Amino acid sequence: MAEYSKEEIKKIEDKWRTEWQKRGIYKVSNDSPKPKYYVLDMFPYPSGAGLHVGHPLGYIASDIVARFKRIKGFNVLHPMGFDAFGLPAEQYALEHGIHPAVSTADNINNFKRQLGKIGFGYDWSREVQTCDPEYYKWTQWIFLQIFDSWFNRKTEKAERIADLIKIFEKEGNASHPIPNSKSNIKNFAAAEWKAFNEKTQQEILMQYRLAYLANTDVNWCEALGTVLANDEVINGVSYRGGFPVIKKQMRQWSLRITEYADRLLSGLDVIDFSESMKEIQRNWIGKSIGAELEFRLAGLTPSPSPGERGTSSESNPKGFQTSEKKYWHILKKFSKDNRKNQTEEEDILWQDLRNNKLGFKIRRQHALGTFIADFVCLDKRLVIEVDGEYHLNNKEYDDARTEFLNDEGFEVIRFTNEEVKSNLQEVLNKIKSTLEARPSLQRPSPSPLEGGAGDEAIKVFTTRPDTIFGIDFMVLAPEHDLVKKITTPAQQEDVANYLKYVESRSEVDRMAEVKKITGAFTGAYAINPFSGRQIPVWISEYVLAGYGTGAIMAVPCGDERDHKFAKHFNLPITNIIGTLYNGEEANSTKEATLENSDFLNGLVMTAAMDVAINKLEEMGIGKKHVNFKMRDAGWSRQRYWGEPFPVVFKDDVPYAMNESELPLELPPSNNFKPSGNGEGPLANLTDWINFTPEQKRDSNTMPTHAGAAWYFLRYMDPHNKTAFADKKALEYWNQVDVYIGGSEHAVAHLLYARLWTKILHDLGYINFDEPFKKLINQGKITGVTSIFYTVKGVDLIVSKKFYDNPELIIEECKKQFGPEYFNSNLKPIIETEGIDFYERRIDISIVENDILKIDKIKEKRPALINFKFLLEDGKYICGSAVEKMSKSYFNVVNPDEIIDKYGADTLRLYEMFLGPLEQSKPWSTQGIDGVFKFLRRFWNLFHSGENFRVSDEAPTREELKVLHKTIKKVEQDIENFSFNTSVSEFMICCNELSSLKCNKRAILEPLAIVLSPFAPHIAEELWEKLGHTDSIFNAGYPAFDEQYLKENSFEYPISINGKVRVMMNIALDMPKEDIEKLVLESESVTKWTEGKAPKKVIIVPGKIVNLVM
RNA sequence: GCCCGGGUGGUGGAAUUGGUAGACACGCAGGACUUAAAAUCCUGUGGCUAGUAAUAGUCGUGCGGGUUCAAUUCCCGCCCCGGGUACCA
Repeated sequence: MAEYSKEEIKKIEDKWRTEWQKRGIYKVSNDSPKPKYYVLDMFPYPSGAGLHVGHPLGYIASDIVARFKRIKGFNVLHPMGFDAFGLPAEQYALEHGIHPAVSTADNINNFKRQLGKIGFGYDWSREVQTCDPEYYKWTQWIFLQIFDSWFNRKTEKAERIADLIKIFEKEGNASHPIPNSKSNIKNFAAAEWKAFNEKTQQEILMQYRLAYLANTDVNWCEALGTVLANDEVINGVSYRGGFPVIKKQMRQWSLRITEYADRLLSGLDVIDFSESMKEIQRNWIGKSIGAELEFRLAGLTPSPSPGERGTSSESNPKGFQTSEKKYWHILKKFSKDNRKNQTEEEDILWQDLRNNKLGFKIRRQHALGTFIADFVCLDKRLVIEVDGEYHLNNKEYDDARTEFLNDEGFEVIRFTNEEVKSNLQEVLNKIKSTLEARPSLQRPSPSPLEGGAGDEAIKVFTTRPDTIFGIDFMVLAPEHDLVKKITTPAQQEDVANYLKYVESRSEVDRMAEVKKITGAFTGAYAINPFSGRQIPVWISEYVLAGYGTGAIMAVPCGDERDHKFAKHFNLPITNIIGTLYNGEEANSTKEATLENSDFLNGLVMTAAMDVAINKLEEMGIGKKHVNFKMRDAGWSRQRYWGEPFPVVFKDDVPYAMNESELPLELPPSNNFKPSGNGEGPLANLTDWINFTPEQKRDSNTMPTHAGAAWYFLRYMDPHNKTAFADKKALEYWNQVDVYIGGSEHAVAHLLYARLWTKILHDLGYINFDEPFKKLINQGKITGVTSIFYTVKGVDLIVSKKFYDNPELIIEECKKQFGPEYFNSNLKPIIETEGIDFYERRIDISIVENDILKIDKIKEKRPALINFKFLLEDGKYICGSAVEKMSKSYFNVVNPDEIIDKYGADTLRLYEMFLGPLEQSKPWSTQGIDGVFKFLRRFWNLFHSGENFRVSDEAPTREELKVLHKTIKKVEQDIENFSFNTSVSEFMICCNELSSLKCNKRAILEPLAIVLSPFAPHIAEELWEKLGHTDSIFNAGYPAFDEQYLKENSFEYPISINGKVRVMMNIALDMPKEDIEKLVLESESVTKWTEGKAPKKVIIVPGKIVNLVM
């Protein structure tokens, strides 16, 4: 009855699972005098496939840590929940018509059932599900906090938008310029800010918000009808499904994670993640330090001539039919003259426009292109014309000018002389309101409007300012703004053709031919600011628009790509590193001494960098610059099954919903098809989207990362109705002490969780700014696929040996099936085609230790019923391959099967025994018997035959030594996450106690406690049998006592010339001199030394003695 | 290509402030028990050479060098495997 048999195990494990639940022993209190410990698993996405044996690996480890810490006296938080929003459930709904809410709930139940059987000690009362409105209410709430924040670069932290508004009102944005350098909005003064209308103010604030809406290049996946995050795109195709992905501009929510790049990077230094994990994050953030500098363009670079834009006439006294630079000074003079000859009406108006009287800087008689405007506000791109007689007579000229100005983004408003004279106030009001309604613009390039051509400059980022004298050409990204402007007429065609080619290439093409060298010459030349040398400007795909400034200075002798480009297009190569450049390939060394480099000559590159940067700064054309590879995080998904954005659009401006209106629940729907035009499935619910005539909702939902970015905080106080978690709970539980999960979440999840934590910290909600103190990545468990081999053309299946050695088949076949079979079946094949095989995967459930159960395979695959099996040693041995666990490979092992056969305790121990936790390994049940046998032997220590029998006799010193050695080793191992070695230690201990025939309570009782984190069911059962009524998990960890391990003597290995020859037992407290004497006089040693005196004697107390002869 | 991690018996793996390489387990072989099988228990088990044997010798932690009384561990060069990243200037 009391044997550790299959039936008994099932009884014990079932009993304790229900009992633990009934007693509520896993319930965790937020109010405890004990020190806290927070052990967290990455919560699973509840997929329909259920768990395979790979999933619990990390959960078992965390469960061991949690239980161990508990019996060590900590108040341990060890929760579990589900990352329940996400694409697969939605795809499943599209394919099977089952609502995501339904399939998700089913899958969660199945997961919980499977997890329950393994005996995890989760406090299920703290369970969270990200798709639960009670949960995502707070996801939305945190999103709104992020929306309501900006990153203050002075204090390097997130602050409230209200504070930013206060700053704007006081001093404009001079000390806090727009974070995105590509933004068109210019700096503004306090008065300007106040004068902006609501919409303009909101547009400006949007440029600062940490969660913002903007037109961004997104990865658009047509097949999935959605936008994907960068990390969801692999090699130009979607990570799920492998569909093509293209770049597309869409109005999307993004998180301004780039503002946190530096803190995310430096934070890595204070957290305990594996080196490879940190490295992945560092690469993703991609910080590089260098310089940003400008290259002026040389010579004339025409912009479109107005002659092409409209008609003109010789009789027009104010019109110049060219924009060439040489005419600029004439235009300028002309406008000067005009100013002196203002009409009366213009003068009247000017008195009220000048000196920022309306709150805007207005210029009069200002040259724009080849035209002159009466009044212009350059920041707002507004032209104000007062039409006198002259205009009435020159309509053609005015039309041409208006067209040109509109093309350049100007709005033109006109007043008649009459209006200005009679109704000045109304004119002024109209001017003011028009100005306020227009966004402030930073002119994309100053030249064609103000300075004429020639003022164009190409801004580049480089990490190697020291190589500036080695520049032989410049390269712009094909998408670069300047490309059109600088291309010379002679090169128009080449450039246009190249741009066409670039456009025709899909992401996949590009990925496939990354190193292909292509490009076109623009005809323009830039000037090296140091040498004055003219350098040709090219465009090429290898320069990415999205990184740095989208333009590079090419130094072919030091950069491989530049070098290949130069060779391919036959461009000259300047050598600045002397013999280190061999003319064949670039040398990217930083150690060379510079040559051909003017004032940098003779400097070592690393030192020259600063010298060059200083010079750039001195000349005012460049400065030190830090660049990041990381982009802002796209936060919109065109999906149904996610958190709706808690905002309301009024006049196209998004406003945060009130906290009292949260959660904004996902509206019920059965239409999950994306609308296809970039809107999500929610756009199909027009009543919901346009819920009032003036108010609109967002049709997108948040990515699955949103719910996962903060769930570890919700566990601390999961039922809180008034806050995402109570402040006291957040303070008490604080950081996650140990976080266990897969390394595949290195960039997305972990970065977003770290980001949200930092923002919540900055805003004062939590007092830590890194969520996870320590991260452990459990290795992947791969599947071992079993393979059998069929001989092509015959109904014959051969064992692995014959697949490896086909020459053995003939003889063996004759032996096993007789010559008749051979002659009629195999022989014809051998004679015509020779022996060739099919390799086929076979369900691993009918294979045991590589031996195929032949009767079962015939049941499973009736097609094989007439096949003959050529065996080796009477067995069919399968081949095998290590692959990921997948249903289609027939290699999935479900933990339920293992538990059925051996019990949960064996499964737990075995998964730990498999090897180091962080190492990936193929699943194999070879060896599981050893673990099972250990548990039975452990059980047997407490039993005599079928009866529980434990003696109260006092333990011997030897027995105590075994116990304390185990207590110490297991404790150390758990702290080091080396669970495989603690299982070994248990085995050693059990073996030793078995041979000592020890069944003493004083030894076995503490031992049961030490084992309990690993094998909770058996430990609890034995604990009860020992007479305890309270759970073993409320018992304390046995105290380790050093004295039992103290030895008086040590069995010294005596090595002679490095080889161990003799063992000698010597007292540990013996002085070195005495040891030496003892060893040298020992007969067994003199046998080796032949009586000669050793050259040297090395004695390491407690370790070794080495004699050098 | 670059960055990170790793390479130890037939297998999973153990041992690193440099100090007996191969713990523990699987597998395999032999034995005990049994009518038999399963289960259980005991013994052996890195390779090679010699020996009936006990045993002795010798090689051995991816490869080649080096430092050291002593190297799986430290240093230099190379090979292979796994992961990350990919025209990031």
